[in-house]
Amino acid sequence: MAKTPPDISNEQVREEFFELQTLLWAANREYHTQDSPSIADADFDAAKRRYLELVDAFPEFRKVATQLSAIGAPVSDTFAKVTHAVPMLSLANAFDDQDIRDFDDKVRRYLGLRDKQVLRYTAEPKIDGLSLSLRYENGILVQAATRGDGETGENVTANARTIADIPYRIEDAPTVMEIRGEVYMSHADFEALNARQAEAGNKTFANPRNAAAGSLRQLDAAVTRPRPLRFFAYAWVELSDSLADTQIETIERLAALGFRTNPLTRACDGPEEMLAHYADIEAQRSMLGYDIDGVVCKVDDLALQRRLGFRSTTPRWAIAHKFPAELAWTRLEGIDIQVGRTGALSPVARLAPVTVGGVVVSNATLHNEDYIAGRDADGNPIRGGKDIRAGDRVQVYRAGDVIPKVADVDLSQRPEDAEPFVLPTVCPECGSDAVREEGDAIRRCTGGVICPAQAVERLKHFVARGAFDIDGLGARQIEMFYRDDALPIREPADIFTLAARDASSLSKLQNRDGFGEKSVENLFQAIEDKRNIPLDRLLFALGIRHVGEVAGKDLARHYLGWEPLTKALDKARPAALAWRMADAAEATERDAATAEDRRARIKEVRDAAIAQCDVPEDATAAWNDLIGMDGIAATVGLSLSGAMANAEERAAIDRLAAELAVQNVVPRNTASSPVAGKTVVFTGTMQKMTRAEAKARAEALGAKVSGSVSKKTDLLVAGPGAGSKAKKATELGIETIDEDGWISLIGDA
DNA sequence: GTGCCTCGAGTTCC
DNA sequence: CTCGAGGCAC
Repeated sequence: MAKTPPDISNEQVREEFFELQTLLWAANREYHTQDSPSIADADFDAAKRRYLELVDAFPEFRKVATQLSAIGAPVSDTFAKVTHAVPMLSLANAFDDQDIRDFDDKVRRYLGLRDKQVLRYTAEPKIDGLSLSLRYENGILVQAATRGDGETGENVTANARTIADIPYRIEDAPTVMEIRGEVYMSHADFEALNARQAEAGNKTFANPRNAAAGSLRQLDAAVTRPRPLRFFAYAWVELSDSLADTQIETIERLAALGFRTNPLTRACDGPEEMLAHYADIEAQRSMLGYDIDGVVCKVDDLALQRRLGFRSTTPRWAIAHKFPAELAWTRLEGIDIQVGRTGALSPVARLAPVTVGGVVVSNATLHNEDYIAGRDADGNPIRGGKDIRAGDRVQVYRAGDVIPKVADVDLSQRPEDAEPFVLPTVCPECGSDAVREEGDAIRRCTGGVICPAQAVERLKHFVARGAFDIDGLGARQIEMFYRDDALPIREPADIFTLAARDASSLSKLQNRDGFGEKSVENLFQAIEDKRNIPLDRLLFALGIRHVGEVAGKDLARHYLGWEPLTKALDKARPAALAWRMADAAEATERDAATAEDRRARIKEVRDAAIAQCDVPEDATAAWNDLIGMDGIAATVGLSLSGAMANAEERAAIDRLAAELAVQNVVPRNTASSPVAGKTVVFTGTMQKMTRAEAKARAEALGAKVSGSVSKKTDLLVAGPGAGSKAKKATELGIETIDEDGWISLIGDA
């Protein structure tokens, strides 16, 4: 504490620090890539000790130093989690030329470009490998992470250091930067590796992609070292200084920094040039020597990319133009029924195993009964109107190279005794009625809480990634615990009482199949770690219909805590009930009313039904607050309210909540943003940016964007042509500004 | 009323 | 990844 503040500007100390760092990293690299390190262990330890001393004395160095802890660390039994500085998202897909033209249209519309302006894109082969994010600090590779779920990946730094195409040190790089690219294996290397594997009696890999994935995800980097992995860099994430202004310039700079980049990357003006380059790449596909599964098209200008931003799972500025899927014929041996967490009955095709696109497929989704019948929801024929029957010869493909689907049926080979498929009208798991609502494509089990299949699926959802994501408690363990009579998990709360019950149970978890002392300890710890849970994750985990990841986040941001949320929903309950009754009343009226007066009649009936319910004013206010949220309307509101009002469901939720410490939402960057926490409404025409863009910018700055003006509105941004909203805002005395006012308000924040 | 745009919920294989 | 459908803009 009484230490003299160190003089950070002391050049000698800086120099020594970075010298030591370089030395240590070099030694570490040798440790991972060569059999005989050039530096003695004792010297390494001394250098490391001195380095840590400096870090201790100079907090400035701490950020860089955190990365060093892994040096010389023993092989661990699991990869560490890494949170990406910028999420690694997947791409939207295009399957034909029109999709590419539509992509161009949407991009230009979002940017508000005029018809005649041609936008520049880049097009490059989409390598069929694994994406990897490389972090460099002061020109040194300090971290390599897999994509994972896009937000968090696995730390595979030691393995990445063994890949020859990945420079470990680069000159003239920005202070901090992340490089993204694809790890893959060439055809020739793949064949040779498999030959070696077979010779050594090891298992061979199904395809180069799996071989690359299997090689990179080795806990012992010594196993990865001899594997012939390669790397193409294709993107850069700005964390300190700028590297380039366009995508094509980025590629050039990456190449200059010492990365391998794909030689087939081209700048293309407009969609037709992208399509031409796609055809060009497709023609060369078989001669490339490595697998590609399409062409990635990106908006070239990085500033425009930033303006376009992201949807929930994909960037708006890029699309993957996929090659046509590989097809294969096989026999459909039968059709099984699965029951999902919402009770949906889903038919699944059991197939005679067949290789499609390098993978053996034995199941395929059949979606729903209309799909099997060969008609879509409107009764229009699909697959030429052919139905699918057990015993048929069917053609399968992997949609988007992932999900197996049935493309066609060979009627000439249909067995004479093949019967048309009929989806059961009772749940195969619990025997309850399975009902298909009008206008719905899916038949659902009505068993609710009594259906074991639904209960298990809900639990699986609860522990899934994006929800509670409990390590060591996956789908298989859930199945096991659900059936366990000594230590059952039948509802989410049971997960959090498991350790206590185990302590008092005669039949201990430990010593059972697959459970040793360590794994039990790890499981209990993983569960404890998740008692503290962000509100949005809890909401998503509950598995309430229509409340997914995004609605969970929106609700969390709106109500800020579990208690305010439940209180608001309880308060709104009478209004929700009234709404539901009004829906019912409306439905009976719909047939009776004639076309002309239907609208008026419906409103009349609704109002009457609501009036009859005698809803307290604060209930109406709470309900309107809920369904007035952006992205949440009556359907979601009723589903939420229904779950909280249902006695059994609510009791289970309360039991769960009692076990948890729910993290309240901390409103973000209130200080730095002029509109944080404010509710903004846009109306009229925007000139300088489109409304979608304005909304995205406002939300990024922490504002809530609403569609309608109310007492809660803080600010109205009115462009030319603003009508009733502007009038209402004036009446309510809400601050109103024009587009220029808006732009100067948010400035360059 | 209609047509986008997203989200939610379903699915497979490693 | 795909499909259906909810939400919202036009």
